[in-house]
Amino acid sequence: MKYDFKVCDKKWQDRWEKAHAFEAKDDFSLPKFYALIEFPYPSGAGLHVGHIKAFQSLEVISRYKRMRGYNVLFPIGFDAFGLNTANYAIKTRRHPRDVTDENIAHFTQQLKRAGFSFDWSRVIDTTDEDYYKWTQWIFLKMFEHGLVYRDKAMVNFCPHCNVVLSNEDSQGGKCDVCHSDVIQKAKDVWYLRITKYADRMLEGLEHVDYPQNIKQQQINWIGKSTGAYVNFPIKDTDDKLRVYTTRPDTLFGATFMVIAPEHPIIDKYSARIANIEELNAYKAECAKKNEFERTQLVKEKTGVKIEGLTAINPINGAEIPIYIADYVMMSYGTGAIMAVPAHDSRDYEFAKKFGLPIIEVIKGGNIDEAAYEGDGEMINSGFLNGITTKKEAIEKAIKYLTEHGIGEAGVQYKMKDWAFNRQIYWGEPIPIIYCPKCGMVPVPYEELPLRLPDVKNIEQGVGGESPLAKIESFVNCKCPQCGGDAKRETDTMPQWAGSSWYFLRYCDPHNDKCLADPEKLRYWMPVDWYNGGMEHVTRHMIYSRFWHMFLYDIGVVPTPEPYKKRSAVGLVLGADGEKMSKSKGNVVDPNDVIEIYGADTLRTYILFMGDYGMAAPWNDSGVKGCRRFLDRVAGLTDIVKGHGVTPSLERSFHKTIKKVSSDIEEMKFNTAIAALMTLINEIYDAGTLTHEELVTFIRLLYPFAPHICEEINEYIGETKMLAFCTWPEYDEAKTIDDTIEVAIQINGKLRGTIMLPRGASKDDAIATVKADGRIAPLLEGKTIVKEIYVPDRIVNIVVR
RNA sequence: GCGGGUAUGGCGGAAUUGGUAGACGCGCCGGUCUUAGGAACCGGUGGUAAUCCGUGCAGGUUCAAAUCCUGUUACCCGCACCA
Repeated sequence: MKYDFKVCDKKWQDRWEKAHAFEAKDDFSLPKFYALIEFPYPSGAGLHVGHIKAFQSLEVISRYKRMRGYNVLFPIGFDAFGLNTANYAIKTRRHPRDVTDENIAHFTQQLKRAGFSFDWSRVIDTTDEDYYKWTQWIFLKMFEHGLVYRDKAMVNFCPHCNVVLSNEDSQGGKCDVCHSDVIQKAKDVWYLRITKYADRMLEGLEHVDYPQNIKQQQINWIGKSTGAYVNFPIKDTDDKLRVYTTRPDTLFGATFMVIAPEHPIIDKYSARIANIEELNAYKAECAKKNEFERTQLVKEKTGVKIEGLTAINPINGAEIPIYIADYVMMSYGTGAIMAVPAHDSRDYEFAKKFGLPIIEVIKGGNIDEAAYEGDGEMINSGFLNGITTKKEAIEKAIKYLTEHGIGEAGVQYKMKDWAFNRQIYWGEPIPIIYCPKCGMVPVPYEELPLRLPDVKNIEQGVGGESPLAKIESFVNCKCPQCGGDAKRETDTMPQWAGSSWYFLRYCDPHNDKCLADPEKLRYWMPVDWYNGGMEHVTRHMIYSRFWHMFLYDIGVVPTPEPYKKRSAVGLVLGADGEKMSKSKGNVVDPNDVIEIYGADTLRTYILFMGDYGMAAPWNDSGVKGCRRFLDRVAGLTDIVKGHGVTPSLERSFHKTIKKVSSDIEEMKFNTAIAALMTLINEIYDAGTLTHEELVTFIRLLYPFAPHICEEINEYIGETKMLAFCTWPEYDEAKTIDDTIEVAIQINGKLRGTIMLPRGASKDDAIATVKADGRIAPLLEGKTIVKEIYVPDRIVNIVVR
């Protein structure tokens, strides 16, 4: 058979669609499998080969699971709100709706062309008002349950995009969208109380099947630490300086305190601080730097002593000085620390520079040279003296603090509450109304969706004002409670909102009564297998787990965790081994590959490149190799003859079915394809195969290269589409050979191989080896010290 | 600095989890067919003339190590003055 992909690809894509081959059935009696890929952001650049790789894993598994009798939900959608589209729309003077529709159409065309078996009847678009109605609904539910609050805060602000960013969106001090430097700005911020769920998110990790490195990243991101809060009285005032420390056991070694430059205590006591001007100058200097610069730059410690305020170490009454320094952040802990220079390297560095006393309280290091952060016997520490373990010392110290009202045990998280508002047009409007009489009033549920006003001009406001603020017809409204004049919130939700629950909507995408029917959620949830990129492990995954836990708490979803299993895709690098990027000119467009080689070649190659979870560089010759393989598959139709079993191939077929099945389930696609290549080489060596064997072969290859397999299936006279066929079975007994090649070693060095019957006894095996013409001479005149026999593997004779 | 990962032919990568290193593919070499081939097909291909040497490097455990242990180097990813 000649393989003409140009005809074949389209033909089968149309037939599958006509037959509704990949639509998930809401038949709750069937075993279900919910395969989820991260829905793409429909950018103007179109799909790239990295997307294909990310989707292709569960694509293969979905096709495989369907053949194994599962009711598979493998949906697709578009995460379309966001700054990128908004900025592009502003630049091109178009409406983001039009831009989005156009991009989605382009993505859809590309995805269909690659032959993905998505359930297209369930497509969702986060910018669709029937979808974001429910995003707003969830927000209001959170508001109702006290998980939403508003606060003035210093926020990460991108002066280029004119928008507030979350910590997650401004990593490394750069705007996630335009990569400009992020600055700090005081603003009203809507927060989601994600920290309330920190412990449960940590605990939940114990019950899900994520790779260890993903769990670790989430654990680090949440960043839970345990320790104590300690209150240090400020001399001659009623005030106390509250600190957080993980090492309350070292309290006797605290010789000074450091507070963040923004700490409110400075303004409060400015009148009695002698060097207030110097302090203000230092503060101003710090304010110029963003948090990134303050934390990133490797530099000497700086700081200024506060003249006029003295703290008292509550454990021993010692008077100690207070400094301001930028190595203490207002955003972590209490914005103040007790400095124990003997046992903390940062405090040590600071103490050395400012000539402050260093008191050793744990034996084991040399405090003349460096801070000692290890374990050891407590000294110079009153009631703690003599204790040798950190654990015991900390427990005793906390007990003392609590009993004497000096402090108490406490925990801290690196994770912050989620700054949830943005000042862009292209996002879900936050459904809150400000009434001069009633205060903040939620938009009534029955008025959802709160639609984006349809306007021509969506230019960003200046200084961080939302574009919606200029639209009076939107802003001005009536208070739902008192009916008086009121104004709407004009900020919108961040990009991550819509993706925090989209997997729920797939279960019931057209429901207009609730976000999804509870019975359908009970059947489909949780997601059985979620695949995506490492870059979403700490943002999207944390956010969506948080929302899902909340929805579980209010009885909307049936399980606390949304994803049962998670896997990660490795990057597709450019041919030069570098990350693909427009500027490097090493980007591969899937359409170009499909144009030349067809969808099946692209699909097969992208999984054959290497270990699925690892980055691998693109190689055009490698693509050709896969095309060659598919041509050889098509060629099988020319040598197919008769029915039944070809004796010389029988075992190879059973072995290959076993190998391909297990490899697919373990995402070892490269070796699954290699096994099929090995089998086809054997078939061509045999020169023939039967009709049934060819059917088996194309069913095994079908999940990877479905178009050509369907075509062959039809060509050889089969009437049922492979999409509806079952997966081949194998006979375990026939995956094992009767005679096995066993290695012969003398003193651990390979000296030959020998064919032995499977499971041969040790005596037989050794005897056969000793009688072997190549081995016997090597044993001549030697003393045999030891004979090792691993059945079906190896014979090793140790001689002297 | 902390956490995670990786290192195997000219290249991408295999290796039943301690048991014949280099499966499969690319590339390369040789051949067949061809006016021609950067097409297709067939054969070969870790190094070395060879006893031998070979999985980043140096040790160790073992009859046996890519795989386990100790130390070390390089690169990649994430977090980062987190108190």
